[in-house]
Amino acid sequence: MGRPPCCDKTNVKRGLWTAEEDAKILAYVSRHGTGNWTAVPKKAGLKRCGKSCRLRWTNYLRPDLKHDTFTPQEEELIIRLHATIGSRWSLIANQLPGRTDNDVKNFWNTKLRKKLQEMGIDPVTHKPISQIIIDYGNISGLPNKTTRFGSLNRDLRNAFMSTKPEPVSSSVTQDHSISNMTSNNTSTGVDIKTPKMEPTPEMSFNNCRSSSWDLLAQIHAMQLVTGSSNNCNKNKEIVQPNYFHEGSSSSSSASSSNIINNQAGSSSPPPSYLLNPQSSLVPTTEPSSPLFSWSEFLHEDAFLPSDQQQQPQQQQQKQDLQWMSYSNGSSSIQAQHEMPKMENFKNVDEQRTSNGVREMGNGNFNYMGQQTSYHPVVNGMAGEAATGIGPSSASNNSFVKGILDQEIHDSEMLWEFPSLFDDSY
DNA sequence: AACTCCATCAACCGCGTGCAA
DNA sequence: CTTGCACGCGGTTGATGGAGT
Repeated sequence: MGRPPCCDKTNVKRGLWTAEEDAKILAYVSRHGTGNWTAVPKKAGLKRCGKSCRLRWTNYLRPDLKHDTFTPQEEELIIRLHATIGSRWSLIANQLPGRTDNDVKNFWNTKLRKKLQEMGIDPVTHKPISQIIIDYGNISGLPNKTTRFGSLNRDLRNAFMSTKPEPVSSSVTQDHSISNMTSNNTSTGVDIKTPKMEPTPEMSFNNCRSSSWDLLAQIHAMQLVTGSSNNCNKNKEIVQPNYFHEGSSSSSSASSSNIINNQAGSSSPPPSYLLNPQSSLVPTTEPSSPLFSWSEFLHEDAFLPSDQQQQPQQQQQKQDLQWMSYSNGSSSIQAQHEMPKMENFKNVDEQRTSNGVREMGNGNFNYMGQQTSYHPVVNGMAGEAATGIGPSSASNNSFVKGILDQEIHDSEMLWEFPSLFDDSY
């Protein structure tokens, strides 16, 4: 017995959204806000499934979304996070302001996965394919001493993360539990069931009282990846992670597992930071080279000579520098919240597309009580001519974003990481 | 110019979870 | 405690456009 359909499939429109439909959604949201999506189609005058409306808003129309290509920094972060928590796209997307889970997922599937494969790295385990082959050959043998958390495959990680640990009193203990448990599982070759980890609302980063161990484990893992920890409602500063850039003395080159070691042994107080969905990943200080060492994603390359492996002291130095470099992100927040300038919009009733001429933005918008017909001017050119063509074009969308930025920018939320170091946890 | 192949990404689908009744 | 609804998630599909032949 299957689940009943969420709406009457015969009477709903499917497929790509038109500008007119987008306008209706935007007009509705600007008036009523989000929520109760099942009622949106009727109230907004759309012949769409409510679910489809929500998706359109979430993945495309939301004003805080970025529609440009992924930066090398974002690319790095996605890879790191994927190596740590697997395909938890929404969690990964939460670390990438302006990106949706769909964006990240598509980017991974179309670009990053292939890129890793071409470099001989298994995109699931993030290990060298050559090593995986050897591991299969030694499946009944003793564990490789270098096998640690970052090198484990996703199933083992999932198995670990789904296992509620004994209460621990400190992050250090947790770190050890991570390393030990995962190593043991690997070494014994136990066939572990891997229950799917489903995120819950509790797992949202702005919930500081999450009781989900899955979330704790994953956030912890993500902290290790991003190289920081954080406290709730304490410092309102952004400490963006520094990324491992080749040849940069002020950047962190540690792999996930190396970071585990660093944190366990570090006496520095964990920095607090907030992650603002509108903030960019651009460091607040002089940016380091965007160069990205793929080889560093071979978390523990058993084939690397020991003198080429990261030394603990080097790692600690880099991490200290990293924290200094990203101590203040307040100016970044303000920049992101800059109000759109309405003079950048002008009336355009028609928009040329690759398929000819179609109407866009022709007065369907209700902005501040007025029917409006604006279209963005981008780089001195109107609409799609400057931004691309077709339904994924930023043209109509940027208009809408302009409107909505003004509507809701004051109520933008700051997202916070729950603290893993908070005693009251 | 016509056709095929392929990459991209928006949209869809089914399922899990939380919550209120 | 059960049920139904709403929402969010991750996997998958399919429309589209560009590149190649």
